Amino acid sequence: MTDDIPRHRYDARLANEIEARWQDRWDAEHTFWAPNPTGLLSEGAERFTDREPVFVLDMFPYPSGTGLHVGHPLGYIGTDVYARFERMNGKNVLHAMGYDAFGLPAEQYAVQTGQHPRVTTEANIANMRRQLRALGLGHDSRRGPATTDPGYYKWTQWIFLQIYNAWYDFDADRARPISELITRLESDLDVGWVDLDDRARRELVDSYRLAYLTEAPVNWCPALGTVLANEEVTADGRSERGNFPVYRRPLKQWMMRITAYADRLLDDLALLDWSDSIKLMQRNWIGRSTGASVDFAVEGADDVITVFTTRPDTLFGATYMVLAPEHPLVDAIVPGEWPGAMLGDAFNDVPAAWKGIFGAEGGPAEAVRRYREFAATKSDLERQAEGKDKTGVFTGAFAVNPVNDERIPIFVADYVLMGYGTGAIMAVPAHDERDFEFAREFELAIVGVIKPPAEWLAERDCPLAPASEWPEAFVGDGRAMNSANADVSLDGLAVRDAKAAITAWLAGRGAGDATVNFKLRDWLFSRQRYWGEPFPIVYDELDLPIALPESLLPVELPEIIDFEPEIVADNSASVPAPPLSRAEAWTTVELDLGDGPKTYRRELNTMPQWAGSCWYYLRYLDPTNEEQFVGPAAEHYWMGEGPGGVDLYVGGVEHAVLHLLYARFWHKVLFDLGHVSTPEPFQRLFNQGMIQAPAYTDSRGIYVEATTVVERDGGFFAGDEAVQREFGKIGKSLKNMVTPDDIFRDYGADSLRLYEMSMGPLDASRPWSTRDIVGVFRFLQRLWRNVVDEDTGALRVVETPADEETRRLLHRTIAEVREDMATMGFNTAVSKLITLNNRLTQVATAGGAPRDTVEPLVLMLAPLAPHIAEELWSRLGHESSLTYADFPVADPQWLTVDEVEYPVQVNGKVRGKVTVAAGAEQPVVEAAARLDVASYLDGASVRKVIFVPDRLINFVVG
RNA sequence: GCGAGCGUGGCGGAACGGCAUACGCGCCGGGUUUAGGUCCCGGUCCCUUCGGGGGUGAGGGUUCGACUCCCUCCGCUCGCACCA
Repeated sequence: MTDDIPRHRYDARLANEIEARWQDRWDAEHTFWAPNPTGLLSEGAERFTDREPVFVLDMFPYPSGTGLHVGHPLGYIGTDVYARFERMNGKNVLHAMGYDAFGLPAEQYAVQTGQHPRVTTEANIANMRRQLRALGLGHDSRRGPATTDPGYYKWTQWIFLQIYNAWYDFDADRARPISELITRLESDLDVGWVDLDDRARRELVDSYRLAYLTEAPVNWCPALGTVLANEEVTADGRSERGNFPVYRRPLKQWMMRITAYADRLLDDLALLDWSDSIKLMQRNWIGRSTGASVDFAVEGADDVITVFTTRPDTLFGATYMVLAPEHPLVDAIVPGEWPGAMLGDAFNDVPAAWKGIFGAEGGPAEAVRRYREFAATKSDLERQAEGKDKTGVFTGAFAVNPVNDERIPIFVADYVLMGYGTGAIMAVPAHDERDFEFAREFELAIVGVIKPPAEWLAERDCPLAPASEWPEAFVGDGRAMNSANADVSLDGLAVRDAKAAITAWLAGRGAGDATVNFKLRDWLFSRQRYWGEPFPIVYDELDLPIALPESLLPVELPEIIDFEPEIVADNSASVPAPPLSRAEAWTTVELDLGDGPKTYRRELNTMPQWAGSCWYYLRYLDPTNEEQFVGPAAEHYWMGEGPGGVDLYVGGVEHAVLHLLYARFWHKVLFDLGHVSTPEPFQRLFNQGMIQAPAYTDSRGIYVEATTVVERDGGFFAGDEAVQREFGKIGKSLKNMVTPDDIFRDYGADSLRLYEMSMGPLDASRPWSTRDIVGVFRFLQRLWRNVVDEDTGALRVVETPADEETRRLLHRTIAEVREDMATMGFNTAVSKLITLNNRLTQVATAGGAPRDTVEPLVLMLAPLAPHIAEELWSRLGHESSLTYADFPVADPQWLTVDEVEYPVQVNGKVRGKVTVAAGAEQPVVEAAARLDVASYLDGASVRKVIFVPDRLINFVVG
């Protein structure tokens, strides 16, 4: 039966043969090697001197054991099409692919199988390289490092040391080498450097570093013997794997001082060609808000509680204060007993509800202790699940409101977070929803200090009511009221002016100041894992960190046999034992760091997976450099003068915040220290959509293998059973895996590429439909048939020029496809190429299609479907690859038309059409148009004629 | 709750404020073929008295003219979430 199929038809078999042949040839000819101007990777640079460098980058993949599914390569194909297009525009294009290969899945797989993660990781990388190569992606194969290569992570460690050996000079607003700080401290008399001992000096310097050690709360799961990421903790505060309890507990951790860069990370977004939504997500994450800090004295104590508020104008309405449960001052201010009758005022009798939800009778210390314990066991998710049910406990202490000297009770409540602001608030229940709810719960005073508009009160049916009778807090703008003391009055001022007035007053009294606060926290940088970069840090007998010299890099991961985290006692007092502690010969090291041989203890934590992905794009530029993380010539050539270096960065929106923020931060540190030439790493960011595939569930809600489901009678069935369809992430868990290998087998790589590019705009998520691939497959078949005789394999082209209409279509197509390629509108580019090919099918004679149309069509197709394009180009008589052939340029002469068909509208509705010479003047067009729609104009007066040259004419009749 | 984005045929999707549904899938009809498949040609938003009328989530507005701009609402998706 297959005898019927012509021998030279473009089918999957022929596609696969062509694709394998061209992939081999590209490899052999180093087609995608992009030369550096100098150095080891400069082969062929002399031919590229006139070519402008373009750096196209994908977010590099994690080499997973299951390999690629058809959703993965969407962005990779998009960048490849763009990169190939730019090569055909005469650019020197750097496009490469590395692997983000450290990380938890490899380690967990190692635990299960007993194989070393390096072994499985390398096997996974080999498989993914095979799949990516089979897609025809034009990567420079010399430039694909894995973050796990010691030759790579040597420089990750080196960058860590750069950050460690730097401090942030807020006056100069940039990072500087730590040596400059030491010079400054030595001469700073206030510091008293000469009187400090070695430990004090080092601790002082360490407190300025951009990488520093501190006690930070982490998700500690003793039963699993490891710290978990927030994503690995379930809503009820247990581990996702195993369902064991997870405790928040402070551990000594490495931190990165990203907060020093908060303003620059925010402001420099303006320099970047990124989508507004991603910029907004970064802005929200950084969370800059302006306001004031206000100091409240604690009654009968020396302590001062500083709060941050964005509404200092409401200070006269502050009727109580709240500290976060973890606030360090809590213990200091709690009195021995509940305030008693000797106070002789409204707080004579502390209400029972204030003493805590556990009915504590042991005095305030006990009530607070119990409440803090209760709060500590709640996960963040639990806290938010409980929503607006406010809980808290009175500390027994009072503060003094600096504007009116009123004593206000201090509470501890978990609706105030230690991680934001100062971990303490002044509560203004009249003008803050949360404070309002808490005040209602605990029957605290509610004093209005901003006058709501009359409508606001009327809508709530409480005209002229005092704030204590409002049904909710008034958070809008209004004039200040009830806000005056002997010294200052805000009454009648608008919010803005009131803020300025009270802030100035506070500053004058030394009780506060204008402040900017950020949501952004410093970056927790250590992990209790095996499969990550070791820190280039040791500890001496003072237990203080010491950076290893560059000559000792890389600090290689020691080999261990057992990766299983140590299971320790399941209680909150247990301490994690990092897997590296098991490499006993490695945990200590004898070194001579300049003061004779000594034994040092190694840092046993490893870096997070983000570390390797923070700078991989820089290593692509100079991957074989053993002297530097990147040579300045290569760096400057590819990254240019800025503001951002990478010309196009494509990846998923899931990295909108963390990766893109961390990488920007590292880049800025490197910029400040003079190691890179642009202030930003990624000039243009493009987020590709996600491909979703149909998944099917049976009546029990269990997923059934998607390949077994058939559609019939308007429903979906697995065997006889009806199943429900939904669309979701492709993968094993939804049993809807579709791999590139499946598609290669049935259609070839070019059809897969073309299909993924044609299914919709690159930035939109879209459903996968294997059935639809046949559309682009048929297009390639028709193109092939237009050029190659299916029976004999002979070339079928005629040298006579195409007819005028075809030629006009060709040049219009060239102009539009060029535009589409530049803006990554690949879906419409494909449709236009199909249209042109359909025209070619019509005009082809027995001898074939005209060469003057076929050749530009093949060239335009080349970025999208490079294998078939190369093959046709070769059969058309060209010896070299079309990789650097010029992308066609439209001839303006053929973009003009002789005649234009005008739609003729009457009152905006199309009533007729007239064809007139292009560029005709209005009177000519109007005369023809009037005749055409005469029946509509009869008896009506034309009030106005809208004439858009060469587009349309519209009669407005009345 | 706050913020952002998106709603167009049976499906994926086109459309500088100017002829809505390009291109593809599917479907219908025809041709080639012993037949099926492949391939080729034609058709395919709805209503219609065949003149035309209606139509881009719903309603309103701006405009000679609105899928496109503005307002209200509905629905879906994403991000953040007690952020003081």
